[in-house]
This record gives sequence, structure tokens and C-alpha cells, in this order.
Amino acid sequence: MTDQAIQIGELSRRTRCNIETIRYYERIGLMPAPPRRGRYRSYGAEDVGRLGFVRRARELGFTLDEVRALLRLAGGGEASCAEVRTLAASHLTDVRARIADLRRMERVLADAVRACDAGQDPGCPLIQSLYAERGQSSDSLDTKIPM
Amino acid sequence: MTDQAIQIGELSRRTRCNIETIRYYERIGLMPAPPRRGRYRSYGAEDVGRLGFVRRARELGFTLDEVRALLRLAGGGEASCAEVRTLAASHLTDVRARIADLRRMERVLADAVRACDAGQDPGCPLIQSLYAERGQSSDSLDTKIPM
DNA sequence: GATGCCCTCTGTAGCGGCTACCGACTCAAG
DNA sequence: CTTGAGTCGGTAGCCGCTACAGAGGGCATC
Repeated sequence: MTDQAIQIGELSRRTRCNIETIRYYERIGLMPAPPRRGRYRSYGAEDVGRLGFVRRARELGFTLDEVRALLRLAGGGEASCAEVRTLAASHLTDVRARIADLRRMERVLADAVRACDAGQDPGCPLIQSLYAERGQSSDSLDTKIPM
Repeated sequence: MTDQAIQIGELSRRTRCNIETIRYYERIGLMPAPPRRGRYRSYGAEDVGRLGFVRRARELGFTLDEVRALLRLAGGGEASCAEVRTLAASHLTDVRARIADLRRMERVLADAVRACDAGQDPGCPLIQSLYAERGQSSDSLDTKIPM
């Protein structure tokens, strides 16, 4: 059985989650404070599962607040599936917006690098394009989308 | 002529850069400390240009350190164009890596949302996929690419 | 029992790039 | 004279960690 008590280092290895990060998650209440063996934290299989869940959600770009919500919903029954779907769909929209922003950057950068390679301008084309103002700026600095 | 002295509010309007951010840039030495009229900062056309440059570089996703480097290179002659190119090319690589990460997230999220819509699973498919471990995790949490 | 060595502990401070808020001031218009 | 808008410097907060300091614990080896 895998329900033997493990220490934080082993939990870290199994979930590929930094020890400091585990303690951080505990501090902010994302992971429950485990019982202690002496002064050492003692984790079980459930913690491995929960922390794995958190990590995978983070890899999908969910914020810690969203992860908290997902964890709450994970316990609920069928009803919560709809809420999960909503959360995921809205996050998906964010991800797509970020992709769109990055693609704009990519295009401009690639153009500039190409212009540099052509290299018959009097000055550096990239520097010049940074000095020249383009139209409206797509707000990519203002939109605050997490991660 | 546009070289009349303007205050920080006007500079903010012209560059669409938050006043607090302008003062922040001054504090960290990205913008020079301007002369004062009384106790108020007094800016000129050059500042508008420089700050615009900074903003546009930021919109392309350059870090403030990279912007600093670009500003230094902007003064230099032909020689620096090659350095600018290098900087931009390496940043472009970063941007592309971030796009790739986001596309992976997008794919997984879109799949999960679709599975939710199909909705014949016993539990919520997204929650379940977060509990199940996938293979190696593409490191999207570890790679630290700015912005 | 003393020496290593590794693990774990708590606590705090730092990262980047801002943003927000504070009370105090300055200045011009009404 | 009052009111309102702008500006001032300073500090603290945001997110999601990461790093580091200094102490204590536990086990193997000499």
C-alpha cells in the first residue's frame, strides 16, 4: 500500500514540486497542514494526489485562486461539473488571448530581425521601428492575464 | 515646436504610460531624472521619445533589462545593429517558446471542455484528468521566460 | 562519543513590473 | 477665499514562487 507516511522531501520527489513551494502552499492554505512526526511534516497518499492535482492545474495555467476553486469543485458531484467547465472555458479564453498577443509580438520581432538581415538601411531597422509610433497598441501591456 | 516643457501628467497622456510607472522608471534609472520647475518634474520632447521607445519595446515583450540594453545600443552606430539583432532574435526564441507552452495548454483545455460537453462520463472529465498523471510534463512551470 | 552529512525546521527577504494609496503641497480658476 | 486638479515622495501590495540563514534532528561511520 502507498498510504505510509512520507516526509516532505519524498512528497517533493513524487510530485516534482519544490519543497519550498509545498510549504508555501501550506502557508496560503492550498494544502492542509499535515500531522507531525516529531517536528517533521508527515504526508500520506491523499496529499500526493492533491498536490499532483494542484501541479497539473498549474501546468495548465490556472491561477492559484482558480486551483482553489477547482479543488473545492472536485469534491462536489455532477452539479459542479458545469462550474468546472465554465472555469476552464474562461481560462481557455485567457490562454487564447495571450497566444494572440504573443503572436503579434512574434510577427513584429520576426519582421524586424529580417529587416536587420537585409541590412541596407542607414540605421538599425529595429531601433527605428521602436522610435516610430505604431497605431493603437493592442493593449498587450494593460490586459492582465495571469501567469 | 514640440520641445516645450511638459509635466508628468502630459507625458503620461502622450505616451499612454501611467504616471506611477514613469516615476518608477525614473527610480530604477530607466528614465533620467528630469529638471524641476519648482518641485515638479519638467520633461521635453526627448523624454517623450525615449519613454515611447521604452513602451513599444515593452509591448514587444522585452524585459526592462533588455530595454535598458536596447536604449544603450540605440545611441551606437552601425556596429550595434548586430547586437540589437542578437537581442531581438533571442527574445523571439523566448516568445516562440511561450507560444508553444500556451498552445499545449490550449489543446489540453479545449479537449477537456469538449469532453465536459459530451458529458456522459460518471465524473467530471476535467477533474479526472487533473487527478490522473500524464507523462512528462513539458516543464512549463519551470521554464522561466519573462513577462 | 564525536564527526560528517543530509534532511527538515521557521522566518524573512527578494524577484519583475508595476499599481495603489497616503497625506502634503502647489497652482490656477472661479 | 475656496475649490479642484495636479503633483510630490514614500511605502506597501500584487502573484507565485525562490533563496537564504541559522538552528535542530537523525543516521552512519570512525
